[in-house]
Amino acid sequence: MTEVAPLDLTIGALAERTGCSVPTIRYYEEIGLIPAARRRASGHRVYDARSEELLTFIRRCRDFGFPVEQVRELVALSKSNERDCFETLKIAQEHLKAVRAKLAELRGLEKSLSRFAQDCSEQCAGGPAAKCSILKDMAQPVSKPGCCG
Amino acid sequence: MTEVAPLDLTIGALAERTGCSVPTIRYYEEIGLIPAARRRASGHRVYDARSEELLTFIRRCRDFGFPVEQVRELVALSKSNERDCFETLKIAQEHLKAVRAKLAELRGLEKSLSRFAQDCSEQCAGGPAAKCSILKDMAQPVSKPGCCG
DNA sequence: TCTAAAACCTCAAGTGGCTTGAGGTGCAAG
DNA sequence: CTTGCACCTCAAGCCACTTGAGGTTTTAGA
Repeated sequence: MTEVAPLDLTIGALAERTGCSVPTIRYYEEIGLIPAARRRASGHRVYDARSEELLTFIRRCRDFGFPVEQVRELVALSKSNERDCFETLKIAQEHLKAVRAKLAELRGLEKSLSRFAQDCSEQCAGGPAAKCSILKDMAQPVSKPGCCG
Repeated sequence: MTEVAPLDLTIGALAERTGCSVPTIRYYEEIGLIPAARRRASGHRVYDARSEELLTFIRRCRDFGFPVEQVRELVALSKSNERDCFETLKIAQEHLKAVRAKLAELRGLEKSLSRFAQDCSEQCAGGPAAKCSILKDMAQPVSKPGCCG
């Protein structure tokens, strides 16, 4: 039902429309994330509306932080009539789990680092670097996320 | 005043004591983050208590997420009599800023992804993958951190 | 004393997801 | 016709290591 106009895009135009850089598009072709583009006689790549749709989808997935291999899976799922949505959900949940793990880690770091900066400002600001409280604070092992953060 | 026992450590023993892997220690030597180790006649590296102290410090800095170039600076500062603690603070604050930026980004992702998973479970669980709400949700551009998260 | 396993050595390549650079060709406007 | 931009390929660089190949040394046990 979607009317596909006979649109011809250069790689530069495609890049502009999708927010991917030109080398990134070539890279995606190289790793087989997008199909090899049709070429002009000169060798220049030509794209169409379909390419734009696919690449925009890929771009969004990457923006949401999905690693390329998961994007590959999501692209395959979006084209499949056979496979079901539990697979999509599984990929999303896997990624969500990774994001949450990273979040927990960063929250711990944020807490430690802001305390370090505080300590230094209050106790030793301007003194000799070798005696800075930050260096002493860091001599303690990093506390595991979840224990107190 | 700290008594330095004439301790001889192999690279393996040093790795165990500091939590760095053996190749990582060699890598740090290669990039000049730690000084080149003394060698036995056989070519095997030998370390002492000083090496352990330095490498432990480096390990901690890495655990706190400082990039290697900043660790290099922190090591230099910890050995300097001339430089002052504002420099240490500046490095810590720079890193803290980066951590907070990443945190903001991840919080946004967490919010979006958990909503996507929710939507799918409620609306389309088990249906054809190509019609999964997650794929539709992702067709929307990612919202910038800070706007609503 | 011998031997077999473990630990060490160097050098090279691989990881992820691109970016950057060199060196060359095609194309559209003035 | 020329200027300047966009395109092409191939290779290397980024970060912070990890992994692997292929070889030497050390160490523990029989």
